[in-house]
Amino acid sequence: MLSAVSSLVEVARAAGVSVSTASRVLTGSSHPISAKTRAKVIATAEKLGYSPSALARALVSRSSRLIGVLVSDIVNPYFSVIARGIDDVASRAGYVTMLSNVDRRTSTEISRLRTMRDYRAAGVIIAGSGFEADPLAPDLAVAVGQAKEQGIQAVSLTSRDLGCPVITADNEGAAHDVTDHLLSLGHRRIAFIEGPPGMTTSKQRRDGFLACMNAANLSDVARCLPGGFDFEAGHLAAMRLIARPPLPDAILAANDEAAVGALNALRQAGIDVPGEISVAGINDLRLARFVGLTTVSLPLYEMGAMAAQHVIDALPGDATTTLLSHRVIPRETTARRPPG
Amino acid sequence: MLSAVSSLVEVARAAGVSVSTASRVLTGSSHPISAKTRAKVIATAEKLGYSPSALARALVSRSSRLIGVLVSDIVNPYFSVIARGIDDVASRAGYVTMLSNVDRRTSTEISRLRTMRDYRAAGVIIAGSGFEADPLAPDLAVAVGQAKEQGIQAVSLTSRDLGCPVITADNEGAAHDVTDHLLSLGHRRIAFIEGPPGMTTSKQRRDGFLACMNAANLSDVARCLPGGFDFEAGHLAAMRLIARPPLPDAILAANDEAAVGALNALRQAGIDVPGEISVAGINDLRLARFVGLTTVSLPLYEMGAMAAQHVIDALPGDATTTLLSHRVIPRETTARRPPG
DNA sequence: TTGTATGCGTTATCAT
DNA sequence: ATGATAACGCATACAA
Repeated sequence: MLSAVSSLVEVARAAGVSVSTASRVLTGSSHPISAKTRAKVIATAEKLGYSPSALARALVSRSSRLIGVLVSDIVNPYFSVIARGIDDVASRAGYVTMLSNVDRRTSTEISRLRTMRDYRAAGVIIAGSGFEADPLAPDLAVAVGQAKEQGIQAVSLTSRDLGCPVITADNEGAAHDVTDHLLSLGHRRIAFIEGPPGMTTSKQRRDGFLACMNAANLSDVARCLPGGFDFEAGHLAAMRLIARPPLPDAILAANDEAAVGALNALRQAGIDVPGEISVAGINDLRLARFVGLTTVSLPLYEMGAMAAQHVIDALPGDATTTLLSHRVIPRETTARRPPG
Repeated sequence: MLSAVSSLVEVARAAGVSVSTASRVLTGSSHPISAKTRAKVIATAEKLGYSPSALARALVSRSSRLIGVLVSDIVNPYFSVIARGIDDVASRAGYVTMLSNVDRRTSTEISRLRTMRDYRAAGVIIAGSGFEADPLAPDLAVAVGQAKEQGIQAVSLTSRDLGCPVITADNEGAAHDVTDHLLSLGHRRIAFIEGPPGMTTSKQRRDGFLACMNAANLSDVARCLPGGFDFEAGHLAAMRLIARPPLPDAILAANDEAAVGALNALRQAGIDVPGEISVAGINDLRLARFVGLTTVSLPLYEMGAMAAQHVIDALPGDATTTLLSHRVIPRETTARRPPG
């Protein structure tokens, strides 16, 4: 109340003790302190509205409680769920997350990673997927390396060659498993709406789809269509399918949003889902649950939570990969294929 | 490459200059420096992989480039759009956002606000709505006051009595205007699905609806139903309406997600929208655009962007209110009321 | 144009 | 049980 900004020195002076004593009680040190002085320090700190400088603390202790988070776009529910997982465990441990949107641009990732490094973040969690043949990938890897030398933890949430631990969903396995589910329903001619071109995650999901179709000797009726991760892409792809009959038995989209887009196109065209055709996605967003979309639940929240825990626990930074499990969630957009 | 973590001193020594010189070139100071030394310093900094400590910088300059952001839940698109607006202008100005989810709990808001203060954030943006008769509201206001004394900018994105600038959407006006749109379509008996009970934003939107109905002498056919801001709440409210015919002419939900929930319930019940009944929401989420929901576009992104700019420009912290404009977006879930 | 010295708010080491 | 004091990494006022 008295001074606008009070430092430890002021608290100490006002309490009539030394800075060290004040520091000790305010940090909850195990150092022995008389109950009386402790009380006095706490009281004056309270009265002065003392706020310990996390900056100074981090400077002297050479370690902040900041966790950097690099997402493509926080508006995308895929990333916001991850961010939520991170923040939940971070804030519970007294850490705070620095969030940055990089819009899938590796150059921006590098630049933001540097910023996180400047802030001496305890760790940086890189959530976005990489791209095939990305010319900047090595530069990012170098930046990650420098961060690690600086004692900054780095964790990637997709399989990227960054020289840091990877905690991720099994994209290929997930795509494989929904495909298998579709097959188990009797579907044979399945169309796959791909994710954004060049993106590693897109490739993994397509690979999973194709692998499953191949294993079932169905590669000749497996069909891949260019798509994307948004409503519009799914809608467009489905429109193309509708325009060239016959329709496949089922459509699998690379993610839920595209699947809902496709679903929408089909229903607008008067096509019964799942009566005439089945539709499935990947991710299990809240939206998927709501529209009753069959999908596969990815451990997005858990990936974030585990990555944050990894940073907080300062676990080894070896380039290991942790695959978190997924689960096919059958709902109302898929049904057994009608006989004939 | 040589040392894991290099400080300015090391760069200076390696470059054969004083710390101040090194500092001057690396900060891009206007202080005159010979081209030769400048080049040398830059080169060695680069070679050493020097990363300036933003912590130390903030400590000595008494001002960080951190912006704290308090949202209810980043997974909620309402907030993620705001966060995006903030981050876009923040990162463009070299600032970084610290994000925290408070789950609509005032106590958590207070605690997180303190944390932001400990980090000497340049400013804190409080995005979530308050509640009527919130016993902790005064405490929050006090915390905001302390932050301001400390030189920390505070901006609220909803009208709350926090003693700081408010940059917000005109919730009441928005609800009023969609309602008016519905009336202009010939609808009379309109049901309003409310937001979460007690929330200020809920009240404002309901007030806007009622004000418009009153002005049209239609208060006797205006009906408010308990609801919420999610799919399920909208779905449930619509189910209740369906269970007790006759249906109203139109349904306005307190936000898009609830509106889509209602839409879904109606269509599942075989009711034609907008043939038999019109449906509208508030927010204009991407989802709304996609399903063709009539709604009113709120300046969420702009609120975030403007708030961030406010912080960066260190504008006065008076308790003024800035209302950003909204716009009714007619789409396919509303239609002129059939005669008779 | 360059260098020296001080202080930012803490923690921690070493006395007392 | 308490108190000086030296870093932490940097910017800047003041000298040269």
